[in-house]
Amino acid sequence: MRNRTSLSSELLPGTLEMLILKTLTRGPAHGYAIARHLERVSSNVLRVGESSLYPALQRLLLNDWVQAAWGESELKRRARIYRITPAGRKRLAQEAEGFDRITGAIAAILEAI
Amino acid sequence: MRNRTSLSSELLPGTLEMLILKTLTRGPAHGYAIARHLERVSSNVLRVGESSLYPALQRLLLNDWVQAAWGESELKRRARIYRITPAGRKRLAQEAEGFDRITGAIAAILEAI
DNA sequence: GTCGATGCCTCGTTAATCGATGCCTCAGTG
DNA sequence: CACTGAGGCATCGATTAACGAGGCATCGAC
Repeated sequence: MRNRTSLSSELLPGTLEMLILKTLTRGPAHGYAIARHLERVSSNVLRVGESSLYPALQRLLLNDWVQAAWGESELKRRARIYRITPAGRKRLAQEAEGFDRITGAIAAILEAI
Repeated sequence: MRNRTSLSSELLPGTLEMLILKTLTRGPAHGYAIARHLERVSSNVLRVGESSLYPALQRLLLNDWVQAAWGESELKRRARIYRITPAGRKRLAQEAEGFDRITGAIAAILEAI
């Protein structure tokens, strides 16, 4: 039998991290840019506040799913540049699979007539 | 502009309530049956523990999205039968729409190449 | 008689989000 | 010059749902 998944311990707590990791597969970026990118590509459906973003980045750092280095932004400002690690890519794949599985199950229930 | 939605304040906190409401559109049911139904129709992908279920049902009661009455289960056991209210149906529609919108946005980001 | 299923519920912990706040720099504007 | 808004970083505290672990009762089967 597949893993049973408690509703939220998998659905939300990790969604933001997953989106950050996905963004970083496009190349290194700093926090502010990650947040604005996610908002832009979602047509402003998603909101990514700094108080959610930076704690999430720190969790990613702790797990070695991203690495950080101080550098400069496109506008020559001081910025912390994040880069996804190979472990981060594995994690992203796992989370994306889990997300699809759970939201698929929920969507199927919602669409049932 | 559409409502901007913070990632999790909408995605998870309410998902279980939404699934309960959806289950009750099939007809009145008691808590234990709701939980088992959700697990069964999701092929055990979802897990619905009692310690998540009953608090969720109480929140639904407080908002008058469901009504409850003591009765009997199919096995003639004492059981609390829940019934969805018109307000509950409205709420379900709203939550389902929000769920689709957010998961759609996330899925689009994940599928981007 | 004991075990598993059916049924209800609560307590305490955990963990992520999020609003508010703070600090710094720079460009533009009045 | 002073001010404001955008670009950048970060933390603190409150909130809030979920969840594991319990507790209690009945019933049928072994």
